[in-house]
This record gives sequence, structure tokens and C-alpha cells, in this order.
Amino acid sequence: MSSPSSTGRGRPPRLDRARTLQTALDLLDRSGLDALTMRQLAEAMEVRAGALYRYFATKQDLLTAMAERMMDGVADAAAEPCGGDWSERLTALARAMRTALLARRDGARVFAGTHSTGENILGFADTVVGVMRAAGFPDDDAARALYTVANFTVGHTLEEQAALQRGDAGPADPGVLADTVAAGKYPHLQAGLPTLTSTDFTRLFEFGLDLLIEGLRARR
Amino acid sequence: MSSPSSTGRGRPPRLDRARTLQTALDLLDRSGLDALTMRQLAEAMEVRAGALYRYFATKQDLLTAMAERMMDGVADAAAEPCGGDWSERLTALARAMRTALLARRDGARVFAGTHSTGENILGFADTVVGVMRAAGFPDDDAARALYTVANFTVGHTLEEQAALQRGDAGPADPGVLADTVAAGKYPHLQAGLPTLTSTDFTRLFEFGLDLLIEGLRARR
DNA sequence: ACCTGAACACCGTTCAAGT
DNA sequence: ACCTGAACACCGTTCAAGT
Repeated sequence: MSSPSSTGRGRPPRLDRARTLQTALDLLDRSGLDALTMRQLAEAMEVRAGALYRYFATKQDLLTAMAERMMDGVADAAAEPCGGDWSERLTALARAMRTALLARRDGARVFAGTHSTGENILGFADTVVGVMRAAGFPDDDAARALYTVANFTVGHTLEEQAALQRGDAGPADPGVLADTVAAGKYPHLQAGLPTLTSTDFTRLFEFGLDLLIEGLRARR
Repeated sequence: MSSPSSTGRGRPPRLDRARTLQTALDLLDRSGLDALTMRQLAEAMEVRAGALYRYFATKQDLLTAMAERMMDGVADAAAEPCGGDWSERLTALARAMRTALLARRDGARVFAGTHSTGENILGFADTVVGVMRAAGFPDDDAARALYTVANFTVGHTLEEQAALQRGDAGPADPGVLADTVAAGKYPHLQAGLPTLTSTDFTRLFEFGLDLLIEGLRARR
């Protein structure tokens, strides 16, 4: 064990993994992913950028640890609907994942850009597959359901946070879209305009999630 | 009209939007998104980086144009299943989108990071909504179906290309996962291991797409 | 009109040297 | 053991000046 702060020898460290991670998450919320640089983080911790590399080998490692931490407690959502069947549990898990990503600025982008193998995501994955197996789904369908729900949730939340950051009112920007569509081309988009520019991302997410659940029900 | 190369005055330009865009796409395929810098692109075009800004106001604008170009012809996929019903057409459109993103290195990342309002994506969106409306779906469900299918497709392909770039054999890396899972925790992941480490991303995509189609069928 | 040269204000990362 | 200082090899973007 030659990892940092292993014994009481030497100066007490001004840095540690946990505090660095927390400061990084705070900085993410304040400034967004593009402004989350090793130098800005170092400044927030009152050290030089080089010092951070004692605790995270690369910035990618830091981002992975951030993604892992975002998923803290998400798997517990399966236990919430006590008497719930598989569909209620799976719905609760997907909602909890979206909520966790939405809870931090650029949360979906951070998650999509990393590949954690920590206990929070593995625990989440195990829980989802477990719910499906307990419901009688074969192992391969249970595994595929995990990916489908997770990929949809990430894809949706990526779009949702991007639209929020762009300042769009809803899934599509009303101003831009209305002008283009009014020209006469895209008649179907014109018909869908109220929904396309609606602000209700939650309803959009629930729609897609419901499709997946119904599709799984049909397969069972 | 004071845009570049408007009249025959002055030196013939060594640069233009179309050639720059094509070179950028070629460079993307050769080097990947992280190595696609304005300086590297300029070098490939034998100019200095500053010259590119006469044709694209920002790098983000260039990436948006790249994403738009990737979607070229994707909407045509709806016409392919000639006698097909809405479900076959929607399936064809989703497959065509995934194929288009897979066709270029980091295609999904480029697409997810931009927000084109060009005729290729608007045409794609209009076509998808049109297929759903023609099938009798109400306008709001048609619009939501578009987002659900698109967000799932982007989310899936993002994961697929990330796994390919990581060199994983399948959706999850066998080596890493097998070790962690063998420890005894995550019993459900252990059961799903064959599928989780399977190399068949196409099958995974088709599974999710089928769930969405079946969910839509149930709603209609 | 189109491009160069040079700068501005940054990046992630490394590593000898200090304490 | 832990951090600084300084460097390396880059970024995106701007803009006066050349041709």
C-alpha cells in the first residue's frame, strides 16, 4: 500500500479523493462540464493542477468517479414500490436514474462520457436484471432490457439537459422551428408543433418508458 | 451577399464550405473526434487555422454541419418498404439512423453534441411524424414517438461506439466484468453475463426497437 | 477577397525540486 | 509524503497586416 495518506508519516495531506470529488461535483453544478478543468478545480481546492494527479491518474478517471457518485442510491428505487410488480419496479429504477442525472448540471453528458465499473452502476445493473429475472424473463432478455432502458434514459436526458442549456422552452426551440416549419415544408412537424415545443420533458420521458414497459409485457 | 466566394473578384479561394466539411469528415474517420481540431483540419487543407473561420463561425458550427451531413438520405429509408405498414417504416427509419451514425467514427458523439436545424434532420423528423400520423396516431403521440425512437437510437449508438473504441468485445467488457462478478456480488449480472458480453450490438438494438414498436402498437 | 502571422487566454499532463 | 514551479505540447478564436 503506497497509496496517498496510507500512514501518519509526513505532512497531513491538504487533498484527498473524497474532498476532490465533492469539490468537482460542486464546480460542475456551478460552472458546467466545459468549465470543469483540472486547473479550475485545483484553484477551488487551493492547490496547483499537478497536485490533483496524485489522487486521479487522469481527468477521465475523475469524471468516471463523478458519474459513479451520481448513481449513488439509484438502485434503491427498486425497493420503494413495496408490493409492486416488475413493471412498477423497472419504472421506478428508470425514473430514479433520470432524476439522478438531472440532479447535476450536465449530469447526462458526464455519465455518457464515462464507463464506471463501480458498485453503484454495477449495483444498479444487477438490480434491474434481478427485477426482470424475478418476473420470469429469460436471462438474455433481462440483460437486454437493462441496456435498452439505460440507453433510452441516457439518450433522453442528454437531449433534455441540452435543450435546457440552450434555453429552449421544450424539446425543440419554438422560435427556430416555428419559422422553418411555417414556410410550408415539413407539414407533419407543423401538426406536431404543440407537442414538439411543449415544455414537458417528464411527460416525454414517461411516454417512452411506457412504450418499453408495454413492449416487455407483450414479450413476457 | 458579402459571403465568401460570392463573385469572381479577387483570388480564387483555396477554401470553401463543402470541401472543408468533406475534409473534416475524412479527418474524423481517420483520427476520431478528440483529434479533430481546427488546427489539424487546417493542416489537412494546407491553410492556417484562422482561415477556417471565414467559412464556419465556430467549431460548433462545423460539427453541426457534419452531423447534418451524416443524416443525408436517412429519411429516404421510409420509402424503402414499399408496401410496408407504419411499423416497418418506423423500423427502417430507426435502422437507417443507427447505420448513418455508425458509418463515421464517433458519429453518435458528433450527433449528440450538436443541434442541427438543417433539412436532413428536419426532413427525417417530418418523415417519422408523417409515418405515425398516416398510421392513425394522434399528433402528440406521433411527435413523442419521434423523440423516443431518436433518443433511444442515439443512446444505443453512443454506447455501441464507445464500447468499440474501448475495444470491448460486446456491450460490457468481458475481462473486467467477469472478475468483478465472479466475486459473488451481483448474482443477476452473472446470470446475464453471456448476453452482457455478447458482441451482438445489432441484436441489442433490434430488441429495444422492437419493444418500442410493440409499445406503440399496443397504444394504437 | 482571402489568407497569414502572431497573439490571447487557455488546456491536460509530467516531473524535478523543494519542504 | 505531498505539493510547487515550470515546462511540454497543445487548444479555440481573433484580428491587423499582407497580397
